[in-house]
This record gives sequence, structure tokens and C-alpha cells, in this order.
Amino acid sequence: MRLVVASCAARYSGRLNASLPRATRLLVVKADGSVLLHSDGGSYKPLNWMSPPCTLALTEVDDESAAAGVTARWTVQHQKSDDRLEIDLYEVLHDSAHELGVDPGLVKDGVEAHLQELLAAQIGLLGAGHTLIRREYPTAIGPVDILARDAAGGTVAIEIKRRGDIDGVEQLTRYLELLGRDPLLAPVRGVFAAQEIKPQARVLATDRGIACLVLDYDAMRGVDDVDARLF
Amino acid sequence: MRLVVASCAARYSGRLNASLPRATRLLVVKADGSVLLHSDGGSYKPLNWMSPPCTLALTEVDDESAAAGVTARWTVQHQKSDDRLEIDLYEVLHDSAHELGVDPGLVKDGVEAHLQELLAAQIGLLGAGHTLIRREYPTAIGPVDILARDAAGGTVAIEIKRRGDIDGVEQLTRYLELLGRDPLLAPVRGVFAAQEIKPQARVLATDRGIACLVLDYDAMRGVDDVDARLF
DNA sequence: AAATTGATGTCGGCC
DNA sequence: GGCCGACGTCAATTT
Repeated sequence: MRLVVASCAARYSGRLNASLPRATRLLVVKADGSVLLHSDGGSYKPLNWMSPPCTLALTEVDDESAAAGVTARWTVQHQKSDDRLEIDLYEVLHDSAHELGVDPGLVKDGVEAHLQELLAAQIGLLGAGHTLIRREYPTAIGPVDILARDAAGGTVAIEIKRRGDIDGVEQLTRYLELLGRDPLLAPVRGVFAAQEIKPQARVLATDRGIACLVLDYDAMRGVDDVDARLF
Repeated sequence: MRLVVASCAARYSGRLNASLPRATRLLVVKADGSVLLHSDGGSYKPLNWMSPPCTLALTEVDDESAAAGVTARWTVQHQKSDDRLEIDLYEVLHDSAHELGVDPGLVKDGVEAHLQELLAAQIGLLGAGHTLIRREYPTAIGPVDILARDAAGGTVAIEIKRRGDIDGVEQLTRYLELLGRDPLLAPVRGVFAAQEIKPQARVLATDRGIACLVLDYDAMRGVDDVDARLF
């Protein structure tokens, strides 16, 4: 990994065209050839970058640019598309290289899959008398997150999202239409469950007779921990 | 901006829990307090990070960790949520600080907005005899990209996407339902226009009687350039 | 390989 | 400040 701090300007062309006026920035060149161009603020997203696989070449600086103070020009070309990033370097304030080795990678816990596990284990959150039929119940257009049976013997299809917006309601609507045609399951009620439900999504769901259920992840995890301790 | 190359391990807790085993990585501390933790590969996304606004504090290293080789512990706490990133530093291979100043930012040259302009100017691509009513035609649930009239005097609502997937078809469907109730406009046909239309989206659109139109951005821009030259 | 879908998405525009 | 849609979305998983 090479780290360069320099005054620079850049131009990107590919899926869009963008340009970056001269300023002092951090340039990171990774072992796989990818390049990141970071300012001293914003978020984790670079101002400009090139993803691997790509190659970095030093191209010649024309006289006019040299006269304007450009000391080097990097051309970073993507190997599978015509995406290209050109960087003009002016003053270089820092330049160092480091051996990092391979990274073992990130271990994650607690995403949508986890919410599904927790709700399946605590299916009573839907109301007394509910029982789980199965998780990831298959249909022609993809699996329904959870299929359950209510106290009256009716079927309940549940779509789970971390953030519940309008797309999730549409998705559940499609499942309900399909499942409702199955005489073994019909009639099928819908429940839209999410850690957070957007107002628009709630309106649409309610309009379609779909119930909304806000999930409290910490509380659900807490119950799970208690269970874990009991057994 | 502070750059540190060090052997480190990290734990993130917040919207999810994640951990990162010990390895040599780049740590970037930006002026706004945000922290990025990069490996020497992958993409522009860090392995772990904390977005601003946040504060970095040096916390005490307990004896056990110190015995295991931890020389410093950073706790990066988000200021508006309970997101937290803890980083244990082992060997530090590089540590430097740099003044970067404020960045003037990126100048972009858009795509979807441009597609809309181009199609409005070349409305004949829908078929002979089409005329533009207006772009961004307002409705109660948001503006329709383009509203046009066909040769027979019927209304056509057009939704434009760069990549046409199922969401776009749903969006257009909602517009059509609403516009179709307006006696001054009804009946209203739908056209789903995109640079690329996903098979699922095409099936759904066709099933609902919505026409699909694949847009050739380069060709449309070419026509536009010719026009620009003629006038 | 193509398609689908979730993401600690992030980012910008508009209300 | 919140909501909503686009993104050079990226990246993992499944068909």
C-alpha cells in the first residue's frame, strides 16, 4: 500500500464524467492496483476512486501542464471497462509504502437474517396463539421470510426488513397475491415487520389490509439471551 | 488528517455487531473526527469505520490486553447514536499527520436527468405523432418524469430510469392508477424507459400492459449534438 | 456468468 | 430535520 499526500486535481470518465479541482488530498494505492482519493472530511466514500482490477500508469506531462506546476500525471485505467481516472499531482507532501499482507476480514452479526431468526423464535409477538409454519417459505417468485398460522387457523405471511419502506410492502403484496391463490393456505393475511417503518410504507400497507409490526431488536435479542441462559 | 499503519483489531457495535481480527491495516483519522480502517485490497469501502460526527478517545488498556501486546486502545463514539468503534493497536509501523484544508468538492455531470432531457427533446422515439405535454408532471404522489400525447390523442406517462428494475415499474403503476382517474387525461398508457431493463421488470411491465423502451444514451446524445450543431 | 437483494449503504434534493 | 430516490451504488448469494 502506497500513501501519498499531495496537492492534486483529477478527472473521472466512465459511467459519468466528473472532475475535481486542485486541492491537497490523500491518495491511497492498494496492492490490487485500486486507487482512493480522500479529502479530510466527508464520509468513508472517497471523492474519487478506481476499483480493481485496474492498472496505474505514469503518463507524460505536457508542457502547458508542467508550466502550471504539474509534476506527475497518473492514469488509472479499469481493465474490464473504459472507466478511467486521471490524476495530476502538484506538490507532494508525503509519500510512503507499506507491506500489509492479506486481511482475515470482517465478522458480522445482527442483520436482517438475525431479525428473522429472532422473530421465528418469538412468533408470539404477532399475537397469542400464533405458530410457525416455516422460515423462507418458497414461492414461484422467491421465498417468503416467515409463514405462520394464527389462533383461528388462518395463514400469515410475514415480510421482515431492517428499514421498512414502500418496496417491502410491494414485495409482500406480490407474495400475498400468489399465496392467496393456494386453496391449502387461503385466506392469507400479511404482516410487515421491521425495526423502523416509514410513514409512506405504513400508509400503503394499511390501505392494503397489511398489518405493521415494529420490531425492537435489543428487546428481542434480550429475550433470546435469557432463553440462552435458561438452557 | 492522521495516517497510521499498524497491526490492530477492532470491534464495532451499533446497527450491528462486527469484529475484525488482528492484522496490519491503514487507519485514517480525518479532521472531522471520522475514522476509516482499510486493508490493502477490496474496494473503496473500509473494513470498518465511524462516520462523523464522532469523537476519538484514548481509553485505558487493561492488563490482560497489555500482556497480549495491545499498546493503545481507541474508542470512537458517534455523537448522535450509540454506534461505537473500538480499535486495539499492537505494533505501529507508521504515524504521521497532515494539514489538508477544505476540499472544493466534486463536479458531476449527471445521467438520469440528462436522459430525461434527451427523451423530452426526442419524444418521437415513442412512435410517430407523439408530442410532449410536460416534464416532471406533478401528481399527488410525486412528479411523473414525462407526460406526452400520442397520435390518437391519448395520454402517455413515461418513467425513466438508468437501470430499469421492478421498483420503477411499481412506481409507474402507482402514477398510472392515479392519472387514470383524471377524466381530462384518461385513458393513460404507460411507457417504462431505461438504458437497461431487467428481465423481471420487463415481465412485470408487460403483464400490466406497460410498454418497455430501451434508451441508447450515446445515440440520443449524438442526435442532440447534431441538433446543437445545426442551430 | 447473470440476476437478485441487502447494506453500519452513502449522498443529494426537496419539503 | 426528515423523507425519498439515485448511485461510478458495492458485494454476497443464488440460479
